[in-house]
Amino acid sequence: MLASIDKKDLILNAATALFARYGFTKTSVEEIANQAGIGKATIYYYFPSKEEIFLEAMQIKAEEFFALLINSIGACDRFEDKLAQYTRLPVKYVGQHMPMLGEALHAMPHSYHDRVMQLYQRNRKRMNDILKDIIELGIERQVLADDFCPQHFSQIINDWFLFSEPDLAMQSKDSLIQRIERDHDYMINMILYGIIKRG
Amino acid sequence: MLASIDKKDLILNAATALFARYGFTKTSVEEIANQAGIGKATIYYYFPSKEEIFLEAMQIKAEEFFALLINSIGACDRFEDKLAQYTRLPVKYVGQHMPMLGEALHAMPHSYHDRVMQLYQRNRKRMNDILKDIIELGIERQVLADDFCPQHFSQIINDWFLFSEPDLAMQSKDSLIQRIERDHDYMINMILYGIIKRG
Amino acid sequence: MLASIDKKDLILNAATALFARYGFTKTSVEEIANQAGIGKATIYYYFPSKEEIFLEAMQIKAEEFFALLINSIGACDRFEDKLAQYTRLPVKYVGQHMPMLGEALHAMPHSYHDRVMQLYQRNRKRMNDILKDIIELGIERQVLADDFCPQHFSQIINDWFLFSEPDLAMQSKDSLIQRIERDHDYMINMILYGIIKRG
Amino acid sequence: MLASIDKKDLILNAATALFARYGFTKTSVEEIANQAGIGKATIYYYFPSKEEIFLEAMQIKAEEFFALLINSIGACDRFEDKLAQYTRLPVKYVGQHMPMLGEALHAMPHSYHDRVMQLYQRNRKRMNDILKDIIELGIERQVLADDFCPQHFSQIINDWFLFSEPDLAMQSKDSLIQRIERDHDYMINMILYGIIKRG
DNA sequence: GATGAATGAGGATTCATTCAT
DNA sequence: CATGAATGAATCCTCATTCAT
Repeated sequence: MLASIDKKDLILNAATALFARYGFTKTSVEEIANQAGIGKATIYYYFPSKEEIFLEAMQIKAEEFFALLINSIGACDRFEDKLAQYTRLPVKYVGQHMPMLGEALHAMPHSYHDRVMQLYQRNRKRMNDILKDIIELGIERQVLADDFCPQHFSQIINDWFLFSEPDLAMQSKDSLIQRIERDHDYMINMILYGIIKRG
Repeated sequence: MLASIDKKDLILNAATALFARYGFTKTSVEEIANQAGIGKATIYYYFPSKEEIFLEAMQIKAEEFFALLINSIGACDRFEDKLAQYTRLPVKYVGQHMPMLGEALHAMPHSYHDRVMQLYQRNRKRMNDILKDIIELGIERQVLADDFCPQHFSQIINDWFLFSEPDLAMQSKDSLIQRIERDHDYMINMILYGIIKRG
Repeated sequence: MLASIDKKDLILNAATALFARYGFTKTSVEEIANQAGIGKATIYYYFPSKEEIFLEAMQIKAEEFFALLINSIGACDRFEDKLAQYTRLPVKYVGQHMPMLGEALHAMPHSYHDRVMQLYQRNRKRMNDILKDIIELGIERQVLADDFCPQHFSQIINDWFLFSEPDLAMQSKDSLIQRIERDHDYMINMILYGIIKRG
Repeated sequence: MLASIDKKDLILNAATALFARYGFTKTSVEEIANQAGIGKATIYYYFPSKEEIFLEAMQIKAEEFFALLINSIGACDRFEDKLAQYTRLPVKYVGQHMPMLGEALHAMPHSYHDRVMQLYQRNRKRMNDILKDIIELGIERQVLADDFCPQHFSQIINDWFLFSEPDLAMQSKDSLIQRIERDHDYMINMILYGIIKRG
C-alpha cells in the first residue's frame, strides 16, 4: 500500500533529478528506471507515459518551491526585501531543481501542449497572487511612486523574472510582439527611474 | 555555382523555420528536406550533420539580428531610447526567428557542447560591446546616477535580457548561485531606485 | 528465464549462418532478425551492436571447433594421423561454419580491431598448444627427422593451415616479408624432403 | 586521347592502393576519386561501377604479378629453387599489392559472382600452367620420387599456396569436403615424406 | 570529356511502450 | 504488483550512382 506510494516517489525523484540535469529529451525512461532502482516496465504501472512523469515531477517541484517562497517572503518585513526574495528565489530554485519546461514542451507530442500550458498558467497565477500581496503592502506603506501601476508591474516582473514563457512562438505573433514592446517600455522605465517614491 | 549557394540557403531557411517552431529534437532531417523541397541526402551534401545545420542556422540569424540591432540603436539619439532598443529587440527577434539554443544544447551529443558554447560566448561578447557604447554615452551625457557601475550593469542586462544562459546547470553550482544573488540585489535596486540621476 | 537464453541462441545461430554465407557486410541486422523469426529491435536487447554479435558468434563456433578438433585428434594414435587431423579439420570446419574473420575485420569500425585481434590471437594460441602436443609425441616416438625444429614447424603450420592472418596489411611490412620468406624456405624444404626420419 | 588513358590509370592506381589497404567495402568511390585527384563522377565516365573498377584493378595487378613470377622463376635453374619462387612470391605480392578477393566477393551483389569466379579461374589456370612446367623439369631431371603425381600436386599447391579459394561456401558442400580430405592426405604425406627421390 | 550537384535505397541504432508471466 | 522481454516506428546517416551543364 504504502509501498506503491514510495515507489511512485522513487520514480518521481529519479525523474526530476535526471530531467533537471539532462533535459526531457536526453533522459530515457530506462535511465529513470535505473536511477530509481526499479524495472523499466514498472514505471508504466505508475505512469501512462514519459510526458506524464514530467508533468507530475514539475508540479511536485513547483509545490516545494511555492512553500519555500511563501516562507521566505513571510520571513522579512520591508517591501523592498520581500520583492527581492520574490525575484531572487525562482531563478535559484528553478536552476537547481526543476525540469526544463521549454525544452520539454518542444520534445513532447503536440497533444500535450495544452496540459503543459495549463500547468504553466496555474503556477504563474500563483506567482502573481503572491506578488500582488507584496505590492499592496508597498502601496499601503506609501513606498511606491505615485504613478506606479500594480497590474502592469506584476505582469512584467512575472514575464521577466519567473519561468520564462515556455513557448513564445506558440502564441499569436502579433499580440505577443505588442505585449513585449509595451512591457519593455515599462521595464526600461523602471530601470531608468525606479519605482520608489523620490524624496 | 550559384545554385549551390541557393540550395544551401534553401536548407538553412527551411531548417531555421522548423527549428524555431518545433525545436531541434522534433525537427527531423527528413522534414527539413521536405520543407526545402529537396532530397534528404542532398542535405548531407551541404552539411555534415543535423547539428552543423543548427549551428550554421543559428549564426546566420545572429548576424541578421546584429545588423538590425546596430541599425536600430543608431537610429535614435537619446540614451534612454538606445537602451530601450537594446532590451526590446532581442526578445522580439529571437522569439520570432531563432532556433532554440537551450533545447538544442540538451538534445545534442556532448561532443557539440563546446561548439555551442563558443557560438554563444561570441555573440554574447558582441552584445556586451554594443551595450558598453550605450552606457558610455549615458555617462558622457551625465544622465546616469553617480553610483552607477557600468560593468555590473552591462553584465546584468545581458544575463537577463538577452539569450539566457543556454545551460545553467553546466556551470559550477556555487559560483552560479553567488552570481545570481549578487545580480538580483543589483537588479532590484535598479528597479526600486532607477539609474537615472535624480534631479 | 530460459527463454532469454534460447532467444540469444536463436539470434546467434541465425547470425552465424548468414555471416558464414554472405559475410559480415552483406548480412543486415534486419535479415538476422527475420531469419531468427524475431523483431529487429529484439536483437538490440541481447546485443549492443552488429559487431558484438559477430564476435560472439565467432567465439561460440570456435569453441565448437576446438571440442571437435581435440576429440578427433584424441581418436587416432599415430603421429602422422594426428597431424593429418590437425591440418584437415580447420579448413573443413571454418569453411562450413565460421563467420569470415578477414572480411569482417575490414568492414568493422577501427575501434573494433583490437577486439578482433585479441580473439584471433587467443584462438591461435590454443591451436599452437594443440600442435605442440602432437609434435612432442612425434619426437618422443622418434618418428621425426633429427634436424626437425619443433618451434619453427608449429609456427609455419599455423600460418599456412589455419585461420590465415586476418589482416596482413596491418603488420609492419618488412618484418612480415622477412618472416614469409623464411617460412617459405622451410615449407618448401618440408615438401621436398619431408620431416619423417628416413630409414 | 592519351589523357583519357592516363586518367583511367590514375583511377586504377588509386583504387588498387585503397582496396589493398582498406578492402573493397571500406573504400568508397569518393575516396578513390580524391586519391586520384579527380571528380567522383569522372570515375563513372570510365567505369560502370565500383565492382568493375575492382575487377579491372585485380587483373592489372595480376598481370604485373605474372610478369614478376615468370621472370623470377626463369632466373633460377634448379627445380627446388623454381618451386620455392613459385610458392614464395604469391603471398608476398598479394599481401602487398592486391585487392582482397574474398572480402570483395562477399561485398558485391550476387550478379557479380560469376565475373569474379571467371577472373579467379583464369588466373588460377595460368598459375597451374607455370607450375606444370616446373614439375616437368623436376621429372625430366629425375629429381622427383617415382610415385609422384604431377596433376595432384599442382592442384594442391595451388589450393594452398595461392589465392585461397575466394568462396568455399559457394561450391557444393559434398564435393568440396571430399576434395579437401583428399588434398589433405596428400599434403600431409608430402610434409611427412617429401617428394624428392631418396638416394 | 569532366564534374558539381542531387538523390534513392538502404542500414544501424534508439526508445517509448506493450505484454506475458 | 513488478518486470523481463519484445518490438514498431522513427531517425540519422552513408554511398553508389545519375544527371545537367
